[in-house]
Amino acid sequence: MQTDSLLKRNGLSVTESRKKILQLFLEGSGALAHGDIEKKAGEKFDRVTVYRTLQTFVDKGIIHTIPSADNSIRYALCKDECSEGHHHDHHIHFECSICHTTYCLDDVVTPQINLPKGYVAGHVEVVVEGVCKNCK
Amino acid sequence: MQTDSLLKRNGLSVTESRKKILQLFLEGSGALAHGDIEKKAGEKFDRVTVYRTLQTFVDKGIIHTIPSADNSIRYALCKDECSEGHHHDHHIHFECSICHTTYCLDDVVTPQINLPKGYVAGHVEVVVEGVCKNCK
DNA sequence: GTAACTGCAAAATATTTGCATCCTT
DNA sequence: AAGGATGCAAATATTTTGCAGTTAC
Repeated sequence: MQTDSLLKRNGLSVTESRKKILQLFLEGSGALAHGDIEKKAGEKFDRVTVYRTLQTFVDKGIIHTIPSADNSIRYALCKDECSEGHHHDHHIHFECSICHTTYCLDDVVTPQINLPKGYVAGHVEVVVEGVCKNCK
Repeated sequence: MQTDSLLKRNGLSVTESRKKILQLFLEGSGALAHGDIEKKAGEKFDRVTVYRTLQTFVDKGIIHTIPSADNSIRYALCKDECSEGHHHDHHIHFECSICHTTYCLDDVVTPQINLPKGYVAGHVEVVVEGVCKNCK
C-alpha cells in the first residue's frame, strides 16, 4: 500500500488513523483543512488524533500548510523532495472562489521577487485566488 | 486628526476605540494581529470590541488581512485606492523570521503568474518570509 | 432623539494537555 | 516487552452572539 510505505519511509508506525488520513490526501485533488478531515473520516477518529496526526505529518515533511486569510489553514501533500526539517515547496497554490477547493499547482514555480534594499528573501508563498478549471 | 478624517471618510462614527485602534496601525510599521492590538491597547477595550472594530475596518476597506500559515491573521492599513467592497491590494507582504514583524512592501508589485490552462486568476497574494532590514 | 457602538455575560468553537489504555514493532 | 499512538476528560484559548446601557451625530 502506498500509505504504508510512505509512513514507514518517514519512520512512523503504521496505524489506522494515519493510513486513513493519508489516504484522504492521496485520493483527493485539493488541500484539506482540519475540519474537512474530520468530516471525511466520519466518526472514526478522535478530534485530538486528527490534530496530532496532522502535526506529525507536517513535522515529517509529508504534508505542508497553505497560508490563508480566513483562519482555516489547509494542508496538502508534499512532493518527494520534501524531507524532515527541510521543506522545499516551490509551487504556488490556487484557491477557487466558487468551489473553495485549494490546489497545489506543482508545475507553476514561485516567481523571483525583487525586494527593497536590506531585505533578504527566504521562502516565498504565492496563493492565487480565482476560478478553477472545474468551475469555469 | 488623521484618524478622525479617515473614519468619517468611510462613514463610520468616531469613537474612542476606533480612533485608538486606527492609531496603532498608523504609528506602527508592521501588521498587527488581533492579539497585538489587545496588548497594545492595554486594558482599555473589551476583546469583543477589537473583533468588531477589525471586522468593520476590513469591511470598509480601511485595513486588509494578510494570510498566514499559523492561524494568526494579521491586519495592515490599506492604501488610499482601497474602497468598500473593492480592495486593490497589489503589493506583497514580508514576514521577518527573526523579529516576526510583518510588513507591507507597497513598492513591490505582485508578479504575473502563468496558470495552467483552465484556471482564471483573480487576486494574487504573495508572502515572502526572510530577514528584514532591521534584523540583518 | 435615534441609530449606532460598546461592554458584559454567555454560548459556541477550536486547540492543547495529561493520563490510562491499546497497538505497533 | 517497550515505546509510541490513541481516546477520553478536561483545561485553555478563540470567536461569536444577544442584549442592555451608552455615545455619537
